[in-house]
Amino acid sequence: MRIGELSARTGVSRRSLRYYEDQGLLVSSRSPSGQRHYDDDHVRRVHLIQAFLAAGMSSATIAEMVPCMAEPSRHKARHALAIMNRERARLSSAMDGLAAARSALDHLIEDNRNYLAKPAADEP
Amino acid sequence: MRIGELSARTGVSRRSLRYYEDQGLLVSSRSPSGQRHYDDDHVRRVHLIQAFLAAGMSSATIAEMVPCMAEPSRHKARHALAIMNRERARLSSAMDGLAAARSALDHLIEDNRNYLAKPAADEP
DNA sequence: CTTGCCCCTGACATCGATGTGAGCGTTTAG
DNA sequence: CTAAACGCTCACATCGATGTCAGGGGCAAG
Repeated sequence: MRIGELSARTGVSRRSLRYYEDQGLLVSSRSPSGQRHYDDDHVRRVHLIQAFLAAGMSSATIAEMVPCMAEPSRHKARHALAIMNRERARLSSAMDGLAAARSALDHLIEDNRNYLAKPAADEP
Repeated sequence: MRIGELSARTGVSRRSLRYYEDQGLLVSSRSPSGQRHYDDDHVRRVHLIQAFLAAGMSSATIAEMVPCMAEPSRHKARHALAIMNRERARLSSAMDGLAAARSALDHLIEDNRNYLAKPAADEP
């Protein structure tokens, strides 16, 4: 498939798909005229990239983790593993942060409900 | 306390504290010469703002939720409640996203471990 | 009074993913 | 063959929270 179809199938703009390739996150085979061609594996890869980007990872970080480009080596694998563990910790603490924010929000919601439940007293 | 101490106590830069005030998230009393003065309540408020910002809310959204400025009214309270519920849903789905990303990451980590556990076979 | 440290405002810079548009080639349906 | 729809590259714009710098006051201790 060409870039338009990959875009439609993943919900990611063509612009972003080209950007991912630019950052080394996605490899495409090119037709003789230079057009990008993809297969189903790329769909999954794009979804993975999306999940990581949405989780707040930078494209550079993803590029370090997912060795999509060159052939793997033990040295790079160890490096990737280090990054992955660091990111995993980051994700966990981000989840804690979200949970804390949500709980604070729940308190605010409760306060607000109580305020609205009271009969109107001092309205301007 | 003045802005420097609030900054030290919360770990938030002076610049950001002034920005919060600019966006209507924080109110300060001013000394006759124009310097901002705060008390312990502001420390808690700043922590709340930090939690919400870290959770990906925009300062405009926070400003709509936390009526720190004018006196409350039932109308504004209903509006705030609507925003809060929307944001709560956003937080929940962000948490789901993080969990999904972390689980995908766990798969990658596992794959990587397996690769490293295998005896070296085809190293360049 | 002066020195040192804090504060004020205002303006410009940064980063990263994405949008947008121009100018130009390619593929495909009629 | 032609026109529509798609693709390519390059370049500039955007947004939001924050950093940083400049120029000018404020306040306490010597």
